[in-house]
Amino acid sequence: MFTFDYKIFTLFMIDLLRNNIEDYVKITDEDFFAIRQHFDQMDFRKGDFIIRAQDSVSAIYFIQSGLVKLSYWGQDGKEHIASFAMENWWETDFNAFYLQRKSSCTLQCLEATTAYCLSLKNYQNLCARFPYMTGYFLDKSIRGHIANQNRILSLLTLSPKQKYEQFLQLYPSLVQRIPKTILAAYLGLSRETLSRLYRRKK
Amino acid sequence: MFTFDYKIFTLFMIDLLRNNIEDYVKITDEDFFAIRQHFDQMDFRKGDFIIRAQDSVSAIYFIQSGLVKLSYWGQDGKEHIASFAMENWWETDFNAFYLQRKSSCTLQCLEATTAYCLSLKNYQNLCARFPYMTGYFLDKSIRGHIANQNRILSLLTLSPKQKYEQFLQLYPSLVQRIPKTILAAYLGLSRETLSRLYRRKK
DNA sequence: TAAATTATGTGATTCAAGTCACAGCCCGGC
DNA sequence: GCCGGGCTGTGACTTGAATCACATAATTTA
Repeated sequence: MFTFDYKIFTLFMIDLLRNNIEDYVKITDEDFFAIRQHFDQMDFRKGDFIIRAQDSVSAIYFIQSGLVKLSYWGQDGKEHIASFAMENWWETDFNAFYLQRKSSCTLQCLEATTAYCLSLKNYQNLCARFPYMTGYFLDKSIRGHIANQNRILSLLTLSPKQKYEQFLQLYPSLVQRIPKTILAAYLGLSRETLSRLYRRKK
Repeated sequence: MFTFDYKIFTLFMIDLLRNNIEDYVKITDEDFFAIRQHFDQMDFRKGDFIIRAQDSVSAIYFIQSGLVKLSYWGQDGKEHIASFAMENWWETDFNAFYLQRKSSCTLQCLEATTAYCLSLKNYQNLCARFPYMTGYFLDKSIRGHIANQNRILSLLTLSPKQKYEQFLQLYPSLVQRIPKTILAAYLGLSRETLSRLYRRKK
């Protein structure tokens, strides 16, 4: 009887989150049901803010659908992009979330977005109740660390053209979804330089 | 009798590693003794390579004393610094270690260095036998992630002068220990520009 | 100790990317 | 449909950092 409930449940939730966890470790229906209850679903429209500067950040977000940008405004008053997150990615301002500080960033939707929201308390409960979830988050964290490392090396070593081409190669599907102005702010280029890149050689 | 052994042991090992773990979770002498046996101590002279490009990387290193640099050579043939690690820091080429690939980086000692070496197998054993160690590594990983995020934002938003000043502020003790040429390669500046920074205003 | 090597400071020059300015375009709302 | 705002392309100009070139200082090593 409960089994039936799970079936209904999983039918409705063709759930990226479960897939994402199961890429790391296989789990039972019962476990996933319990895990899922630690999350709140939230829906945002294009342009909505998930986190505003100066907010305290009490959750991590698993993006079920849509696309968000994590951005930071320098003293120069310009927007810079720390990262993007699309379906199947985790995102938050970890600095604010994990160290319990006010956010210095903004998390905003580039598209209508559905996110599963995991509060700090629920995150801790989850890891306590399902120890393998700690391992899961560690895996995600290390992969994020590796991605950041690569990004740093790209910023240090690549020419504007190479940066753009590497982004194209790494995230081909994102290039169409992100305004060039924003992409430029991610790559560390001016909008104009990025635009001119299409014609130039080097 | 065994208790006595632990005492001797901990007497010899005024051990940064234990302190580092205990910043996250308190552990017993017995546990630390067992944990410690997963590590091999290695000593390096200044200039020695811990990892060379093209190596496969089978361990993470906890720096007990000394200073190392993780660097990458761009196609331009120039050295770029991914990160430094000094006493009390963990370091490796995580890309190569965690994803089991050939290293594209080099890990080299800027000073004579003593490191505790944790092989992938021992790392897995350690987490399996002491589940709280997974939490410990997760904590380290998230903090590393946050540091990388900040570094990315610095590279994107700061002027050369500001980059240097921020480094001074974050790691005052490191500035004296690192050759300016290497520091420039970390900050993403030319050696000359860094040198000139001391006089210029902006 | 002296020689060799590596680190550092500084001037002159170059050039790639930023900035400013403007025009056309696309998209969404009324 | 029309209007307004954000997005994008492109030219002209400016500039700050890289590059090149050299001299001096500091370290290593033989």
